[in-house]
Parts: sequence; C-alpha cells; structure tokens
Amino acid sequence: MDAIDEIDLDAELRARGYRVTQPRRAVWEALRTADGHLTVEHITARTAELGYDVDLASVYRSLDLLAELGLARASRLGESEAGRWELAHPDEHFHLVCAGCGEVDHHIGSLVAEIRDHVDGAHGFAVEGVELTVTGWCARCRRDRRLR
Amino acid sequence: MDAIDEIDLDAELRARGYRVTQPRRAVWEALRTADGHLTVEHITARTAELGYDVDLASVYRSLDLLAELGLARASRLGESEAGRWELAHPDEHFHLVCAGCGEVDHHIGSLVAEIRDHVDGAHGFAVEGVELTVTGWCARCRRDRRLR
DNA sequence: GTGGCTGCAAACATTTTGCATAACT
DNA sequence: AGTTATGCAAAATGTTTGCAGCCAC
Repeated sequence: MDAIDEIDLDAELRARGYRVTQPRRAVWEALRTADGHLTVEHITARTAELGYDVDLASVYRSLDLLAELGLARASRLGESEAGRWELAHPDEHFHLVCAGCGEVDHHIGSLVAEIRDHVDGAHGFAVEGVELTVTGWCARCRRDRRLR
Repeated sequence: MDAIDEIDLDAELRARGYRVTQPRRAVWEALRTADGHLTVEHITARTAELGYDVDLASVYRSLDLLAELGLARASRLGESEAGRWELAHPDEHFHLVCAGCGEVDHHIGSLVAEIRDHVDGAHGFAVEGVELTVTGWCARCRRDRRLR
C-alpha cells in the first residue's frame, strides 16, 4: 500500500460521505508536508503559509475528523501540556524526548510491535494502540549539563 | 528501602529546606491513600474528605513540589485532556487504558525495564523515564461491543 | 521577626460549542 | 435546493500567576 502521506484525502472523505472542504485539505496538507508532531497552533500557522485561511475551530474539527478516518492521531508528549498531532503512520514508532533541549525524536523499529505482541491478549485485553515515550538526555545536552 | 507510600513527607521536606504545611500534607495523604492516578480535581476532593481545606492553586503547587522531590509524577493517559497524578512508585509500570469504559489498569512487570535497557545508550541517549500507555479494549467492553 | 507559603481572584492557554452564513454535492 | 461545514464569538476547561496576609521556622 502507498505511504500514508500520499493518500488521496478527497477520495477518502467522499468514500465516507464527508464533504471535501478547504479546511480539511489545508490541515491535511499541513500535516502531510511537515514531519513530526505539530501543535494545533503550529498547524494553523502552516495552513496560512500554504495559502489557506482557516479558523482555529475548524482546524480542531478537521483534526478530529482526520483522526476518525485513521489518517492522523493525537500524541501527548512528556510534560508538554499542548496537544500535538501527527500523521497516523502505519509503522509504529515511539518518541524520545530530551529533557534538556525539548527535542523530540521519532524512532521506528520493532520495539513497539514487540510490546504490542507482548501485551495483546493478556488478561483479555485487545490492544489497539501503543504509545511509548522515553524521556532522558540527548548526547549534546548530556555534555552541556556536565559542563555547567 | 521502605515503600514509597510510607515515606515521611515532613522529613523529606525539611531535608530540602521546604516548610511543612497543611496543603502539602493534604495532597500527600490524598495521593498516598488512593492508588491509581487522580485528576487534580479528584485530589482536591480527597483532601476535603480527609478534613483539609485546600485551595486548588495550592494543590497544583504542592503537586509540582512533590514531583520535584521525586515523590509524585504526572502522567498523561490516552486521549484524556486532564492531567493525572500518581505516586512515583519506583517499580516501573505501564498503563492499560480501555477505550470503552475508560478504566485504567496499572501493570507491573519486566517490560518497562526491558524497554529502558533496549533504548538506553543508543544514539548517546541517556534514558531517564519510560512512559508506556497501551490503549485497547478490555474483556468486558469487547463483549459489550460485540453485542451492540 | 521574617521570608516562604497560602488563599483568593484574575489572567492565561487550550479546546469546545452555538448559531447564522457560506459552500459542497 | 438541501444540508453539511465553516467562521466568528463566546463559553468551558484546566492551569498559572500576582499579591496581600498568614504561618512555619
């Protein structure tokens, strides 16, 4: 199957009986063309850069819809209070958050799948999603920290 | 060492030069005597039940302080927007969140330690904390869902 | 006594909602 | 044309902050 960022949103929307509108396209473009997780405010700014004029409320509504379509997902990282969003990549990944610089790294690998397999079925629990966030210090911040 | 819920908060505070106050004791009691993760609002309600009269702002401030002392930690679960808090149990555990009933299960086991070992040191990243949340459907909700 | 802490209220930040209008099909 | 979705503004939620007075030390 194609990569998720090449999905035809218009078709996806129509297939489910939703209308194709500017805000929905705008939010999808914003997510699709920027990798990593964006705050809602950041997404709104990006839609503006892309030439759309979208209200904040519509960004929220579009994000919820994209989530329902399985195209996007919310992720809450570390202590950050702001909700962040990213494409719902089918390859499961986890996040490394540096306590020093706040940098967030995506890591892809078998780890998340292993966790899923490990937990799925145990105690009758059917796993749907695995959210793994590892906090710590990246190489650079460790060095800077030592120097202080 | 003693279990975390038997720690003498007064001593802990004094050792770090903080004052021993009612709100701090109240929040500590609330966390200590209720297992699982509580919303801030829930914690405030519990302090009231315990006979304290604590302002919301003070609950927030006390929680931040407990976190700094390493006695409590914030955990953001699944889609829930509200911040939740729990004792900083030294044994690492992860959360199972049911998408149906919202029930949250704590699971203790070697899994989190394995993840830590797996990630620690890779790419020069020094792991400090591992936050793992698995969402899915518990046995009961799976059944109810099928029936609908 | 004095400086840290609290309570209160107001400010903030984020997300949700009601409703008249615009726009997709 | 008929609705669904949008924009706007207001409300709801959750959390933080400024400040005068109180209380632990």
